[in-house]
Amino acid sequence: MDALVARVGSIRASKSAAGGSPSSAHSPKRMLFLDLVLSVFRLNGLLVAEGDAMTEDLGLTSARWKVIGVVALSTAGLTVPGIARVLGQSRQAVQRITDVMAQDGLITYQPNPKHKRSVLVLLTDEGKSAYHALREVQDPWAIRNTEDIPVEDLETALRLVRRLIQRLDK
Amino acid sequence: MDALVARVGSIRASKSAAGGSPSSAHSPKRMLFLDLVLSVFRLNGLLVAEGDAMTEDLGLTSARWKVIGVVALSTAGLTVPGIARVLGQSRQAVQRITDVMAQDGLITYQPNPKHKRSVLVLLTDEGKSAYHALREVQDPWAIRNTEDIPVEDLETALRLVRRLIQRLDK
DNA sequence: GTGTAAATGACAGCATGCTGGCATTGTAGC
DNA sequence: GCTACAATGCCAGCATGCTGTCATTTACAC
Repeated sequence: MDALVARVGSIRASKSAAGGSPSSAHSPKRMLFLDLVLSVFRLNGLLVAEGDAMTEDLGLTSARWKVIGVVALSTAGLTVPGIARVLGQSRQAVQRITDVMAQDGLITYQPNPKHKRSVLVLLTDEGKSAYHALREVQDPWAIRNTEDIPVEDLETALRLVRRLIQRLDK
Repeated sequence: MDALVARVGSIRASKSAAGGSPSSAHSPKRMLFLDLVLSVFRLNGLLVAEGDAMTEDLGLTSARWKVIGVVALSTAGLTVPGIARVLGQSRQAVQRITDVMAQDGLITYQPNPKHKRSVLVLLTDEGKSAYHALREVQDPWAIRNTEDIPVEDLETALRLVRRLIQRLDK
């Protein structure tokens, strides 16, 4: 973790630090994991910022980006709590996003044959074209960010992240 | 990404979906990356929740967890903007956390010889014992979550995450 | 059928993090 | 020394996400 602090440049106050803490008995796996945790926090923030920047011309935000992506992939429609379960967020958080997106004409609520109260969320034509426009920005972005990264590394990282998700999500 | 939707269990509405979308011309790396991005969002949320649960008995929160960890590792003290740079957050966000933590007696502001206005953040004795108590919860947690994960996988994932951070943080 | 538990909608309140704006202090070039 | 730019403190407003609560609907065991 000292590495994490030291890695960030231009921190005058920490010049004389970083040498002292006797970090003995630090199992490498433990340190790797804690470093990974902080890095995930960092990456998450950057990805949200990146998503906001990438979608602002489309009338979207990173929150809508997630929702529209999930809805676009479900041909039969999803309920709000269903979207929340996919995204691992509270249904209230998703509900607020979808309400605004419905006002903006990106999605519509349709009767759910399986459930009288819990309506289905579907993309409107405007929502679909927003999703297609999104894809045209998102896909090059994804390709650009992985061009010099081996597939194996991506697979290993994804497997690890999923493993942690599975473990923490119980 | 269909996999992401399908992977989440107990979603009745998506039963009849997930089969249709003709995801041709999807380069595997692109799909892997987008899946990784969504998984990082998911993992981030779980880690924050985990951090909150882990630290609530110590009078901490996940936000304070990050701050106290950074401050504890810098023997010379850090300025608020310095902490923000390490964490990759805005100085305002960190300032609000540190102000409350100072009120709670976990940290103190000390004069900065290098800068008249920008004070240094240091742990109080109470803050140090909170950090030690934190370590006693955090370390077993880290070990528990990595016991069946190869070191090489952790290293690969960390390297990849850092690589993405470096690329997005410019 | 009935009753209980789970799921959902709706509302309120709170925590975290961001941006923008403005005044003040430091830094560096001249 | 002066000036211009950067860094910092402080304030306000906003977006996102969480929990808690309550009423209603749905699902399921009996």
